[in-house]
Amino acid sequence: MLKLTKRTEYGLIALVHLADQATLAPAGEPVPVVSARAIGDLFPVPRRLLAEALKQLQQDGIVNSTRGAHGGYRLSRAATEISLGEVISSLEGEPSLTSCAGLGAAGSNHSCEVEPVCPIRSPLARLRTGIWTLFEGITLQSLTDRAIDPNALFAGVAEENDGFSATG
Amino acid sequence: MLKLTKRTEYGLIALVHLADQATLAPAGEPVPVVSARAIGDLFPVPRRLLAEALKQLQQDGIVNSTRGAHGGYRLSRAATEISLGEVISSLEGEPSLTSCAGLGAAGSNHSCEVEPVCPIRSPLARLRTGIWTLFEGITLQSLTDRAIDPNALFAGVAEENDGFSATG
DNA sequence: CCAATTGGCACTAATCTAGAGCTAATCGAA
DNA sequence: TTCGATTAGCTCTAGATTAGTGCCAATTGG
Repeated sequence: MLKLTKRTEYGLIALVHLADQATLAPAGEPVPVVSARAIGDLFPVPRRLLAEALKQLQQDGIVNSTRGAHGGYRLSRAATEISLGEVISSLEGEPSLTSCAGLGAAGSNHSCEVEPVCPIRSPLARLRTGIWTLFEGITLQSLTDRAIDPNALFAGVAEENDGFSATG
Repeated sequence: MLKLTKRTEYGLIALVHLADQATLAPAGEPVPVVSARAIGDLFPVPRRLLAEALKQLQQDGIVNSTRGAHGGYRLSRAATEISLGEVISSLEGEPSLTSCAGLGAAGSNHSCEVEPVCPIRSPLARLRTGIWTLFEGITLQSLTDRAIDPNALFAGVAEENDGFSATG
């Protein structure tokens, strides 16, 4: 199915909340730390899965974590510097769209039997890149804005993307 | 996972092949009929699943089927008149992206507990629409072209979409 | 009648998802 | 030091989804 996992939803909810909190903080100061428990109290989502999502986001450098009492999470960067693509890549892996194609379309070393004659690999690879570019062009900040201009979501889509530096 | 199902892959392979065959036919004549067996002989994909995908496409009016000996499938329309969105919608349902949101964002009658406070529903609903619009703007014909201009894939993305007429 | 084909139903096995349980490590405060 | 709150890591289970197969009916042409 072409659907995000719950983990990704929960992670996005947490990130949007963290972005909100960061906005409220005075500039110059480090953004406030919010615990998974606090987020779980605000939104009716299972705390454990919320914590798992946040842990994953921490491992991929999207949030910083502080352990111990009064610990929690905060965005590692400004919300304008975090792309939806980066978040989705962290929480559910790179969207491959088809089973055969990893993102490295050039040095494909996988075992797709169809490849030599597959009539859709190349077109779908580009489509995949297109969706990915769409995600890359959407910042966490733009998700935070409640009343969003739909066209703003597509900024960057028409531009070519030559790498996925946010992932590795 | 943000991935198409095998059924969709197989269906797309079949459709691209059917589009190729239709291109070879002289204009004015009905396009040739290709059996699932023939497609299964060309591409190393399970025939049964190929047939299932084609059956689904038939039920949604994307291909026409002929039963009996020398039966098979052919595109119901020109490849330029079949959108990728229509195909994906047929083969794996409307891409909902999040678990809560059906496409009818207005009269949402579902049971998402997060909804009253969900900070991502509205933005992701627009993102979903964006992806859908992306799919709608890609024709089967453009998938058939082997060397495709990446930017061509994004035609129609920046335009607003007020309906999903291709689906029903 | 016979062979080829689509159409429909049920079934199994593998994979993925959602969620919970448990424990260790870390930190602040009493 | 002791204790509570928190993140971090691991395993486990149940459910849903996906991939694939089997079987047979209906249709069509020879």
